[in-house]
Amino acid sequence: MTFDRERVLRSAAALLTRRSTATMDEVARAAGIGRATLHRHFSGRDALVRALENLGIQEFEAALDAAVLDEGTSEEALRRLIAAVEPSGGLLSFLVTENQLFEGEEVNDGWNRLDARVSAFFRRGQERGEFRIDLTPAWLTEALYGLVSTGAWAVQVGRVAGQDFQYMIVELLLGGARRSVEQ
Amino acid sequence: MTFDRERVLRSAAALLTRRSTATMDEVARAAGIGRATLHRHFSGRDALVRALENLGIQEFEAALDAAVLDEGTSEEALRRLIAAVEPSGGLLSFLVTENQLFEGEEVNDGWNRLDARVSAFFRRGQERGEFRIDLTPAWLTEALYGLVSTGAWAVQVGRVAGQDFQYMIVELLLGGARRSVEQ
DNA sequence: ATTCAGTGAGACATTCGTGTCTCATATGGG
DNA sequence: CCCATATGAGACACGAATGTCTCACTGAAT
Repeated sequence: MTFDRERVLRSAAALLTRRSTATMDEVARAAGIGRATLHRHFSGRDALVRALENLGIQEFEAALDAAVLDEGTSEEALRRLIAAVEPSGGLLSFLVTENQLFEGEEVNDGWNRLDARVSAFFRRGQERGEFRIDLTPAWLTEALYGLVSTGAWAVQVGRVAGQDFQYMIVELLLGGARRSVEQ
Repeated sequence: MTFDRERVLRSAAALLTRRSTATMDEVARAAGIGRATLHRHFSGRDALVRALENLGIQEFEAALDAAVLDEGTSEEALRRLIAAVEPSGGLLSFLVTENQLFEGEEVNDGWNRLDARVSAFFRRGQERGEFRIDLTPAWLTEALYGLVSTGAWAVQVGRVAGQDFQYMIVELLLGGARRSVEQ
Protein backbone atom coordinates (compact mmCIF):
# COMPACT_ATOMS: atom_id res chain seq x y z
CA MET A 1 0.00 0.00 0.00
CA THR A 2 1.26 3.46 -0.84
CA PHE A 3 2.19 5.50 2.17
CA ASP A 4 -0.33 8.22 2.99
CA ARG A 5 0.98 10.40 5.78
CA GLU A 6 -2.33 12.08 6.40
CA ARG A 7 -4.16 8.75 6.60
CA VAL A 8 -1.57 7.28 8.94
CA LEU A 9 -1.79 10.24 11.29
CA ARG A 10 -5.60 10.07 11.28
CA SER A 11 -5.74 6.42 12.22
CA ALA A 12 -2.99 6.92 14.78
CA ALA A 13 -4.96 9.72 16.37
CA ALA A 14 -8.11 7.60 16.43
CA LEU A 15 -6.31 4.69 18.04
CA LEU A 16 -4.29 6.72 20.52
CA THR A 17 -7.41 8.58 21.57
CA ARG A 18 -8.91 5.29 22.66
CA ARG A 19 -5.74 3.82 24.14
CA SER A 20 -2.94 6.27 24.68
CA THR A 21 -0.53 3.42 25.46
CA ALA A 22 -0.95 1.68 22.13
CA THR A 23 2.21 0.13 20.70
CA MET A 24 4.01 1.39 17.63
CA ASP A 25 3.17 -1.97 16.11
CA GLU A 26 -0.52 -1.48 16.87
CA VAL A 27 -0.39 2.01 15.39
CA ALA A 28 1.16 0.56 12.24
CA ARG A 29 -1.39 -2.26 12.00
CA ALA A 30 -4.22 0.18 12.50
CA ALA A 31 -2.90 2.22 9.60
CA GLY A 32 -2.55 -0.89 7.50
CA ILE A 33 1.20 -0.56 7.15
CA GLY A 34 4.22 -2.36 8.54
CA ARG A 35 6.07 -1.27 11.62
CA ALA A 36 9.23 -0.74 9.59
CA THR A 37 7.44 1.65 7.27
CA LEU A 38 6.06 3.57 10.21
CA HIS A 39 9.58 3.93 11.54
CA ARG A 40 10.84 5.09 8.17
CA HIS A 41 8.52 8.08 8.25
CA PHE A 42 8.48 8.84 11.97
CA SER A 43 11.85 8.33 13.54
CA GLY A 44 10.26 7.23 16.80
CA ARG A 45 7.25 7.39 19.01
CA ASP A 46 8.11 10.91 20.08
CA ALA A 47 8.25 12.04 16.49
CA LEU A 48 4.85 10.49 15.87
CA VAL A 49 3.22 12.23 18.80
CA ARG A 50 4.98 15.44 17.81
CA ALA A 51 3.52 15.11 14.33
CA LEU A 52 0.09 14.61 15.85
CA GLU A 53 0.59 17.72 17.96
CA ASN A 54 1.48 19.72 14.89
CA LEU A 55 -1.45 18.33 12.95
CA GLY A 56 -3.83 19.18 15.76
CA ILE A 57 -2.45 22.68 16.13
CA GLN A 58 -2.63 23.20 12.41
CA GLU A 59 -6.23 21.98 12.21
CA PHE A 60 -7.35 24.03 15.17
CA GLU A 61 -5.69 27.08 13.69
CA ALA A 62 -7.42 26.41 10.39
CA ALA A 63 -10.73 26.12 12.27
CA LEU A 64 -10.06 29.47 13.92
CA ASP A 65 -9.38 31.00 10.54
CA ALA A 66 -12.44 29.43 8.98
CA ALA A 67 -14.66 30.68 11.78
CA VAL A 68 -13.66 34.34 11.20
CA LEU A 69 -14.31 35.07 14.83
CA ASP A 70 -14.53 38.83 14.45
CA GLU A 71 -17.49 38.68 12.11
CA GLY A 72 -21.07 38.94 13.32
CA THR A 73 -22.08 38.39 16.92
CA SER A 74 -19.89 36.46 19.31
CA GLU A 75 -22.54 33.78 19.52
CA GLU A 76 -22.57 33.24 15.79
CA ALA A 77 -18.80 33.17 15.74
CA LEU A 78 -18.70 30.57 18.50
CA ARG A 79 -21.16 28.39 16.64
CA ARG A 80 -19.00 28.61 13.54
CA LEU A 81 -15.91 27.73 15.56
CA ILE A 82 -17.44 24.64 17.14
CA ALA A 83 -18.73 23.53 13.76
CA ALA A 84 -15.31 24.00 12.23
CA VAL A 85 -13.56 22.20 15.03
CA GLU A 86 -15.82 19.16 15.10
CA PRO A 87 -13.89 17.09 12.54
CA SER A 88 -10.77 17.50 14.67
CA GLY A 89 -12.58 16.62 17.88
CA GLY A 90 -10.99 13.21 18.37
CA LEU A 91 -7.51 14.49 17.68
CA LEU A 92 -7.95 17.42 20.03
CA SER A 93 -9.34 15.12 22.69
CA PHE A 94 -6.15 13.10 22.49
CA LEU A 95 -3.90 16.13 22.58
CA VAL A 96 -5.70 17.80 25.47
CA THR A 97 -5.26 14.74 27.64
CA GLU A 98 -1.75 14.04 26.43
CA ASN A 99 -0.17 17.47 26.09
CA GLN A 100 1.19 17.02 29.57
CA LEU A 101 4.01 14.97 28.16
CA PHE A 102 5.88 17.46 26.08
CA GLU A 103 7.49 20.71 26.81
CA GLY A 104 8.94 21.31 23.39
CA GLU A 105 9.27 24.92 22.43
CA GLU A 106 7.51 24.96 19.09
CA VAL A 107 4.64 22.89 20.42
CA ASN A 108 4.06 25.19 23.34
CA ASP A 109 4.44 28.13 21.04
CA GLY A 110 1.67 26.68 18.94
CA TRP A 111 -0.65 26.14 21.88
CA ASN A 112 0.11 29.55 23.29
CA ARG A 113 -0.81 31.14 19.99
CA LEU A 114 -4.09 29.24 19.92
CA ASP A 115 -4.82 30.03 23.54
CA ALA A 116 -4.22 33.68 22.85
CA ARG A 117 -6.61 33.73 19.93
CA VAL A 118 -9.42 31.94 21.74
CA SER A 119 -8.88 33.94 24.88
CA ALA A 120 -8.92 37.18 22.91
CA PHE A 121 -12.17 36.13 21.30
CA PHE A 122 -13.84 35.71 24.67
CA ARG A 123 -12.42 39.00 25.89
CA ARG A 124 -13.80 40.81 22.86
CA GLY A 125 -17.18 39.22 23.52
CA GLN A 126 -17.04 40.47 27.07
CA GLU A 127 -16.13 43.98 25.98
CA ARG A 128 -19.01 43.97 23.56
CA GLY A 129 -21.35 42.97 26.36
CA GLU A 130 -22.17 39.61 24.82
CA PHE A 131 -20.30 37.42 27.32
CA ARG A 132 -20.39 37.50 31.08
CA ILE A 133 -17.49 39.30 32.67
CA ASP A 134 -17.44 37.24 35.86
CA LEU A 135 -15.95 34.26 34.02
CA THR A 136 -12.35 34.90 32.99
CA PRO A 137 -11.37 34.48 29.33
CA ALA A 138 -8.74 31.99 30.47
CA TRP A 139 -11.36 29.83 32.10
CA LEU A 140 -13.74 30.09 29.17
CA THR A 141 -10.89 29.02 26.92
CA GLU A 142 -10.11 26.01 29.07
CA ALA A 143 -13.79 25.18 29.33
CA LEU A 144 -14.07 25.28 25.55
CA TYR A 145 -11.22 22.81 25.20
CA GLY A 146 -12.66 20.63 27.92
CA LEU A 147 -16.14 20.53 26.46
CA VAL A 148 -14.93 19.85 22.94
CA SER A 149 -12.75 17.08 24.25
CA THR A 150 -15.50 15.66 26.44
CA GLY A 151 -17.98 15.91 23.60
CA ALA A 152 -15.73 14.10 21.15
CA TRP A 153 -15.16 11.38 23.74
CA ALA A 154 -18.87 11.07 24.53
CA VAL A 155 -19.68 10.72 20.85
CA GLN A 156 -16.94 8.18 20.35
CA VAL A 157 -18.19 5.88 23.11
CA GLY A 158 -21.77 6.35 22.01
CA ARG A 159 -23.09 8.33 24.96
CA VAL A 160 -24.06 11.22 22.75
CA ALA A 161 -25.28 11.09 19.17
CA GLY A 162 -22.75 12.44 16.69
CA GLN A 163 -25.30 14.77 15.15
CA ASP A 164 -25.81 16.47 18.50
CA PHE A 165 -22.13 17.27 19.02
CA GLN A 166 -22.25 20.91 17.94
CA TYR A 167 -25.58 21.69 19.54
CA MET A 168 -24.76 20.18 22.91
CA ILE A 169 -21.44 21.95 23.20
CA VAL A 170 -22.51 25.34 21.95
CA GLU A 171 -25.72 25.42 23.93
CA LEU A 172 -24.08 24.39 27.17
CA LEU A 173 -21.17 26.74 26.67
CA LEU A 174 -23.41 29.66 25.79
CA GLY A 175 -26.52 29.16 27.86
CA GLY A 176 -25.71 26.58 30.49
CA ALA A 177 -28.06 24.00 31.89
CA ARG A 178 -30.39 26.36 33.70
CA ARG A 179 -33.77 26.82 32.18
CA SER A 180 -34.23 30.53 31.77
CA VAL A 181 -37.14 32.64 30.69
CA GLU A 182 -35.79 32.98 27.17
CA GLN A 183 -35.80 29.23 26.57
CA MET B 1 8.63 6.91 57.40
CA THR B 2 5.48 5.09 58.41
CA PHE B 3 3.39 3.99 55.51
CA ASP B 4 0.28 6.11 54.98
CA ARG B 5 -1.91 4.55 52.33
CA GLU B 6 -4.08 7.62 51.95
CA ARG B 7 -1.09 9.88 51.56
CA VAL B 8 0.55 7.62 49.01
CA LEU B 9 -2.60 7.44 46.91
CA ARG B 10 -2.98 11.21 47.03
CA SER B 11 0.52 11.95 45.82
CA ALA B 12 0.24 9.20 43.22
CA ALA B 13 -2.94 10.79 41.89
CA ALA B 14 -1.30 14.21 41.80
CA LEU B 15 1.72 12.89 39.92
CA LEU B 16 -0.21 10.66 37.53
CA THR B 17 -2.54 13.52 36.72
CA ARG B 18 0.43 15.46 35.44
CA ARG B 19 2.17 12.54 33.74
CA SER B 20 0.10 9.43 33.31
CA THR B 21 3.17 7.46 32.23
CA ALA B 22 5.10 8.08 35.42
CA THR B 23 7.19 5.17 36.63
CA MET B 24 6.44 3.15 39.74
CA ASP B 25 9.77 4.45 41.00
CA GLU B 26 8.70 8.03 40.41
CA VAL B 27 5.40 7.37 42.15
CA ALA B 28 7.29 5.97 45.11
CA ARG B 29 9.74 8.89 45.22
CA ALA B 30 6.89 11.36 45.00
CA ALA B 31 5.30 9.70 48.01
CA GLY B 32 8.61 9.74 49.84
CA ILE B 33 8.84 5.97 50.10
CA GLY B 34 10.91 3.27 48.46
CA ARG B 35 9.84 1.36 45.40
CA ALA B 36 9.94 -1.90 47.35
CA THR B 37 7.52 -0.53 49.93
CA LEU B 38 5.18 0.63 47.21
CA HIS B 39 5.23 -2.87 45.77
CA ARG B 40 4.54 -4.37 49.17
CA HIS B 41 1.25 -2.51 49.42
CA PHE B 42 0.19 -2.50 45.78
CA SER B 43 1.05 -5.73 44.04
CA GLY B 44 1.65 -3.88 40.78
CA ARG B 45 0.87 -0.89 38.71
CA ASP B 46 -2.56 -2.20 37.86
CA ALA B 47 -3.35 -2.62 41.52
CA LEU B 48 -2.26 0.94 42.18
CA VAL B 49 -4.45 2.38 39.47
CA ARG B 50 -7.28 0.15 40.61
CA ALA B 51 -6.89 1.50 44.12
CA LEU B 52 -7.00 5.02 42.73
CA GLU B 53 -10.16 4.15 40.84
CA ASN B 54 -11.78 2.83 43.98
CA LEU B 55 -10.69 5.84 45.98
CA GLY B 56 -12.08 8.19 43.36
CA ILE B 57 -15.35 6.33 43.13
CA GLN B 58 -15.63 6.27 46.88
CA GLU B 59 -14.93 9.98 47.22
CA PHE B 60 -17.29 10.92 44.45
CA GLU B 61 -19.98 8.77 45.99
CA ALA B 62 -19.38 10.43 49.33
CA ALA B 63 -19.67 13.82 47.63
CA LEU B 64 -22.97 12.77 46.12
CA ASP B 65 -24.19 11.70 49.53
CA ALA B 66 -22.98 14.87 51.18
CA ALA B 67 -24.70 17.02 48.59
CA VAL B 68 -28.14 15.48 49.29
CA LEU B 69 -29.16 16.18 45.73
CA ASP B 70 -32.88 15.85 46.31
CA GLU B 71 -33.01 18.66 48.80
CA GLY B 72 -33.86 22.22 47.83
CA THR B 73 -33.65 23.49 44.27
CA SER B 74 -31.57 21.72 41.66
CA GLU B 75 -29.30 24.73 41.47
CA GLU B 76 -28.56 24.67 45.16
CA ALA B 77 -27.97 20.94 44.98
CA LEU B 78 -25.54 21.36 42.11
CA ARG B 79 -23.62 24.01 43.99
CA ARG B 80 -23.35 21.68 46.97
CA LEU B 81 -22.17 18.86 44.72
CA ILE B 82 -19.44 20.89 43.09
CA ALA B 83 -18.31 22.17 46.46
CA ALA B 84 -18.22 18.65 47.84
CA VAL B 85 -16.35 17.31 44.84
CA GLU B 86 -13.67 19.98 44.75
CA PRO B 87 -11.20 18.24 47.09
CA SER B 88 -11.30 15.22 44.80
CA GLY B 89 -10.86 17.30 41.66
CA GLY B 90 -7.31 16.21 40.88
CA LEU B 91 -8.06 12.57 41.44
CA LEU B 92 -11.17 12.72 39.27
CA SER B 93 -9.24 14.54 36.59
CA PHE B 94 -6.82 11.64 36.44
CA LEU B 95 -9.53 9.02 36.41
CA VAL B 96 -11.62 10.72 33.75
CA THR B 97 -8.69 10.81 31.34
CA GLU B 98 -7.41 7.40 32.31
CA ASN B 99 -10.57 5.33 32.67
CA GLN B 100 -10.26 4.60 28.99
CA LEU B 101 -7.60 2.06 29.84
CA PHE B 102 -9.55 -0.33 31.97
CA GLU B 103 -12.58 -2.44 31.35
CA GLY B 104 -12.71 -4.13 34.73
CA GLU B 105 -16.16 -5.13 35.90
CA GLU B 106 -16.27 -3.73 39.39
CA VAL B 107 -14.75 -0.47 38.31
CA ASN B 108 -17.32 -0.03 35.61
CA ASP B 109 -20.01 -1.01 38.07
CA GLY B 110 -18.85 1.82 40.27
CA TRP B 111 -18.84 4.36 37.47
CA ASN B 112 -22.18 3.18 36.18
CA ARG B 113 -23.68 3.67 39.60
CA LEU B 114 -22.27 7.20 39.79
CA ASP B 115 -23.35 7.99 36.25
CA ALA B 116 -26.83 6.84 37.09
CA ARG B 117 -27.05 9.05 40.15
CA VAL B 118 -25.77 12.17 38.41
CA SER B 119 -27.86 11.51 35.34
CA ALA B 120 -30.96 10.98 37.48
CA PHE B 121 -30.28 14.27 39.22
CA PHE B 122 -30.27 16.15 35.92
CA ARG B 123 -33.40 14.32 34.79
CA ARG B 124 -35.20 15.27 37.98
CA GLY B 125 -34.15 18.86 37.43
CA GLN B 126 -35.58 18.74 33.94
CA GLU B 127 -38.85 17.28 35.15
CA ARG B 128 -39.11 20.02 37.71
CA GLY B 129 -38.59 22.59 35.00
CA GLU B 130 -35.30 23.80 36.45
CA PHE B 131 -33.02 22.39 33.74
CA ARG B 132 -33.32 22.64 29.99
CA ILE B 133 -34.77 19.60 28.34
CA ASP B 134 -32.92 20.01 25.05
CA LEU B 135 -29.66 18.88 26.65
CA THR B 136 -29.74 15.19 27.52
CA PRO B 137 -28.98 14.09 31.08
CA ALA B 138 -26.20 11.89 29.68
CA TRP B 139 -24.53 14.88 28.09
CA LEU B 140 -24.96 17.05 31.17
CA THR B 141 -23.37 14.27 33.19
CA GLU B 142 -20.41 14.04 30.84
CA ALA B 143 -20.12 17.81 30.76
CA LEU B 144 -20.05 17.89 34.55
CA TYR B 145 -17.18 15.41 34.62
CA GLY B 146 -15.39 17.28 31.87
CA LEU B 147 -15.70 20.66 33.52
CA VAL B 148 -14.66 19.39 36.93
CA SER B 149 -11.67 17.70 35.35
CA THR B 150 -10.78 20.73 33.26
CA GLY B 151 -11.20 23.00 36.25
CA ALA B 152 -8.97 20.91 38.47
CA TRP B 153 -6.37 20.85 35.72
CA ALA B 154 -6.59 24.59 35.12
CA VAL B 155 -6.12 25.24 38.82
CA GLN B 156 -3.21 22.86 39.02
CA VAL B 157 -1.29 24.57 36.22
CA GLY B 158 -2.20 27.99 37.56
CA ARG B 159 -4.50 29.16 34.81
CA VAL B 160 -7.36 29.62 37.22
CA ALA B 161 -7.20 30.67 40.86
CA GLY B 162 -8.05 27.86 43.22
CA GLN B 163 -10.59 29.94 45.04
CA ASP B 164 -12.55 30.39 41.82
CA PHE B 165 -12.86 26.67 41.14
CA GLN B 166 -16.42 26.23 42.40
CA TYR B 167 -17.75 29.47 41.04
CA MET B 168 -16.34 29.06 37.54
CA ILE B 169 -17.64 25.53 37.15
CA VAL B 170 -21.07 26.04 38.63
CA GLU B 171 -21.71 29.30 36.84
CA LEU B 172 -20.65 27.98 33.47
CA LEU B 173 -22.54 24.75 33.92
CA LEU B 174 -25.69 26.50 35.07
CA GLY B 175 -25.76 29.73 33.17
CA GLY B 176 -23.25 29.45 30.35
CA ALA B 177 -21.11 32.21 28.96
CA ARG B 178 -23.86 34.25 27.38
CA ARG B 179 -24.72 37.44 29.11
CA SER B 180 -28.43 37.32 29.71
CA VAL B 181 -30.90 39.84 31.03
CA GLU B 182 -30.91 38.28 34.49
CA GLN B 183 -27.18 38.77 34.93
C1' DA C 1 11.55 -6.67 -20.05
C1' DT C 2 14.35 -4.21 -16.80
C1' DT C 3 15.26 -1.27 -13.22
C1' DC C 4 14.53 0.87 -8.93
C1' DA C 5 12.37 2.97 -5.11
C1' DG C 6 9.42 1.66 -1.47
C1' DT C 7 7.25 -1.77 1.29
C1' DG C 8 6.24 -5.92 4.58
C1' DA C 9 7.99 -9.38 7.33
C1' DG C 10 11.03 -10.95 10.36
C1' DA C 11 15.41 -11.18 13.15
C1' DC C 12 18.20 -8.87 16.35
C1' DA C 13 20.29 -6.19 20.15
C1' DT C 14 19.16 -2.64 23.34
C1' DT C 15 16.71 -0.16 26.58
C1' DC C 16 13.45 0.43 30.18
C1' DG C 17 9.98 -0.66 33.49
C1' DT C 18 8.56 -4.22 36.30
C1' DG C 19 8.36 -7.60 39.95
C1' DT C 20 11.03 -10.28 43.30
C1' DC C 21 14.56 -10.97 46.38
C1' DT C 22 18.11 -10.05 50.01
C1' DC C 23 20.18 -7.52 53.58
C1' DA C 24 21.17 -3.78 56.60
C1' DT C 25 18.80 -0.43 59.24
C1' DA C 26 15.37 1.99 61.87
C1' DT C 27 11.34 2.44 64.46
C1' DG C 28 8.10 1.01 67.93
C1' DG C 29 6.25 -2.09 71.42
C1' DG C 30 6.89 -5.25 75.20
C1' DC D 1 16.96 -3.02 76.81
C1' DC D 2 15.71 -6.34 73.48
C1' DC D 3 12.99 -8.08 69.99
C1' DA D 4 9.91 -7.87 66.04
C1' DT D 5 8.12 -5.73 62.29
C1' DA D 6 8.56 -2.79 58.40
C1' DT D 7 11.27 0.00 55.59
C1' DG D 8 15.01 1.67 52.11
C1' DA D 9 18.46 0.56 49.06
C1' DG D 10 20.25 -2.20 45.87
C1' DA D 11 20.83 -6.40 42.85
C1' DC D 12 18.69 -9.42 39.75
C1' DA D 13 16.01 -11.71 36.08
C1' DC D 14 12.18 -11.18 33.14
C1' DG D 15 9.26 -9.24 29.62
C1' DA D 16 7.84 -5.80 26.53
C1' DA D 17 8.52 -2.15 23.45
C1' DT D 18 11.71 0.06 20.77
C1' DG D 19 14.87 1.08 17.05
C1' DT D 20 17.82 -0.92 13.44
C1' DC D 21 18.88 -4.06 10.04
C1' DT D 22 18.42 -7.45 6.23
C1' DC D 23 15.99 -9.60 2.60
C1' DA D 24 12.48 -10.79 -0.58
C1' DC D 25 8.79 -8.83 -3.03
C1' DT D 26 5.68 -5.62 -5.32
C1' DG D 27 4.46 -2.11 -8.44
C1' DA D 28 5.33 1.53 -11.37
C1' DA D 29 8.15 4.04 -14.48
C1' DT D 30 11.37 3.73 -18.29
